[in-house]
Amino acid sequence: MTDITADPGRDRPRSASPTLHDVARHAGVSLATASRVLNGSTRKVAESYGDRVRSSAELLGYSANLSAQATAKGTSAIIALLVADIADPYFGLLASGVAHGADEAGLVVTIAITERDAEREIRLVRALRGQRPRGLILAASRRAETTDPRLKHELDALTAGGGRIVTVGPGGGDFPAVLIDNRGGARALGVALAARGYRSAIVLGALEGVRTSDDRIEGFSEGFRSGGGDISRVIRGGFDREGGTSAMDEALAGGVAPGAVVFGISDVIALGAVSAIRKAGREVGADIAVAGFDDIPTGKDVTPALTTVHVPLTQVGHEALRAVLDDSWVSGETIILEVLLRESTPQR
Amino acid sequence: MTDITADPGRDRPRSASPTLHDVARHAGVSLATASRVLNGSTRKVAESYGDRVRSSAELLGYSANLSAQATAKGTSAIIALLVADIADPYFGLLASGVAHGADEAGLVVTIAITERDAEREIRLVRALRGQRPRGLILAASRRAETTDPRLKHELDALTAGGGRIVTVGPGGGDFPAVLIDNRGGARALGVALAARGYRSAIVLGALEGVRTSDDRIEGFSEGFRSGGGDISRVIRGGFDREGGTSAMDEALAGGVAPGAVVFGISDVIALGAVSAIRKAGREVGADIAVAGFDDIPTGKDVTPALTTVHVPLTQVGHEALRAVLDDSWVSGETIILEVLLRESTPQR
DNA sequence: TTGTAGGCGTTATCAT
DNA sequence: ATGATAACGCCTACAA
Repeated sequence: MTDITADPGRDRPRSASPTLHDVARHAGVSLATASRVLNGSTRKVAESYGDRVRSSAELLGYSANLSAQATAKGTSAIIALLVADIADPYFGLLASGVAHGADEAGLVVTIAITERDAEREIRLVRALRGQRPRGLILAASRRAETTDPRLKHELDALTAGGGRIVTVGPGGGDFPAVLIDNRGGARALGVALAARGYRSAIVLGALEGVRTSDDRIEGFSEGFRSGGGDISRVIRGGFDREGGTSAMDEALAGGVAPGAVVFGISDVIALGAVSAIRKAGREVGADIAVAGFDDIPTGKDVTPALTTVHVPLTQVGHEALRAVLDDSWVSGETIILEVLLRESTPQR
Repeated sequence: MTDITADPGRDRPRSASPTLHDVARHAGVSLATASRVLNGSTRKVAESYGDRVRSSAELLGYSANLSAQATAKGTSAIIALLVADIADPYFGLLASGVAHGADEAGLVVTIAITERDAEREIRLVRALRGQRPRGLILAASRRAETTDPRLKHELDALTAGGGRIVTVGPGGGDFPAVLIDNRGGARALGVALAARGYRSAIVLGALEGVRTSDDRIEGFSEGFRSGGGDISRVIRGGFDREGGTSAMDEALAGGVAPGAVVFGISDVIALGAVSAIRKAGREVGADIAVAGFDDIPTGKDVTPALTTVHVPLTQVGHEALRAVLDDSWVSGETIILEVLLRESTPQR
């Protein structure tokens, strides 16, 4: 008969990660002391002990168990990020800014993708909530104030649990927001295009109710009209490239006069439109001008280069992170956008 | 004097999230029972109790505390993803696949960005390790077998802690990998370009030692030479757009004969090259042909459309996720790539 | 300054 | 099938 107590192994099952306990024992100090030097902060501990503990930790390859820390402290070092589609450059750039900021702050970011599906979004927030994140950055294109009560419920639960929520984009919701001046930027674009001599425009937008889209459409219309232009059509579709091509197909089917300008409310949509225009045998630029919004890198690579409105996405992400960490943060400066006139909208 | 025990509030500090305890009490069952119906699985519990518990949970807005679950179970529901740069479409697409798969599996994805900085990478793995993730997907461009021992140490610690590691890309490391046939794809591209009549090529790659880059360079060289072509120069630089432009500038300074083809080992690099070529007043296509690798969406939008090798990144990400979850997974089918000949490399 | 001990929200073992 | 109860790894009054 083997001695059941002796059999399983040495002291500890040396397969799992070393615990704080292991480190303390190895350093010959108490758990509390080890905790203080390794994780806790303000407390003071003698130099000699500190060094002992640190080297033991190093030697053992100790890494604090964040989950345990979180359950003990009641709060985690996690920032949750909710985006519509991480493969979309808009969100990629944004996520990049968030991730950088998080890294600087010693936080970890958890990411989830809504695919612009409301049900999915609710499910995801619920799941994210399980992490008791320190904060949640909501960057998925919000649909107006029509916020689903169930989503609202999950969101409230998250804040009730001590997490801060920050939205990025249009703002106007129930949470602090990093404001992007979509309306102003679009207005400036409208004015600039009118000044370039355009008089007729077709707008390609997302579904009605998507704030970002609505704001850009309205702003553009104001600006373009104030410059003497006329919006001949507003076609709504998906927020992706495919949405742009089909909307443009529809526009072309209805007839597009030479010299008109097409405003896609995002560069991705505009690029889809460019593709549709080409496929229809028309020329982008002098024949049918195209402008977008966001200033994703691709816009500079296409020919003719895409006129757009620059949105400092990485910076926005970074600011969103700071905002979510700062309890006193309510609203920063609205992010001002800059019009970038390029060859896709030549002077007429 | 206020009664200190009565003062702070009702039963519980009704500000934090309701706990399993709250739910159990509300439903009038034991903690264990509540746990079984809500989270645990196999165990059976009477229908009546089950319903009671579920509705209590619903009513209270209960959401399992993942951290607590993790400390109790010793394993988390987290998948960590390490990429070089989330704003790069390559990684964006990959992350998208991972995120989708994770969602299906009820897992949460934590993301970190190395920026191709070795020090940073070590730090990040250490941080990620704190989460005791169920798995880690390593997609940051690995630098050959020159793996830093400290990184190796962190990685080993992570597996020792029960996490599985899967790399995506070249493979050949110490961990299971989702293999991408960079070499074969590049070889096929070389052959195809030679068949299109090209005889002289300039290769724009990343720094020596970056496996993905090296494999693509070697594969391309083999293929192109086998078709009768000649590699006139190999210029190495950064893995981003800027790396492509400066490498191309260098190539142009040395002189590039009309009819040559430039192979950028990634689309992003190739796009940078295109930009440099244009700026130098040369024409892309008939004059200087350009080919890339990856097949990022932008490649279809530029003019002339970019010849490239399609890498099913989203699928790769999805497979990486499955691989990291499946302990018995060692290596799947190598991902086969497909050459996409477009207008940037016209027939000569 | 250091250690002791109780608690964080869950899970899982073991009786019942 | 259900319910106490001891972990899980860590933090933090409180005591020494």
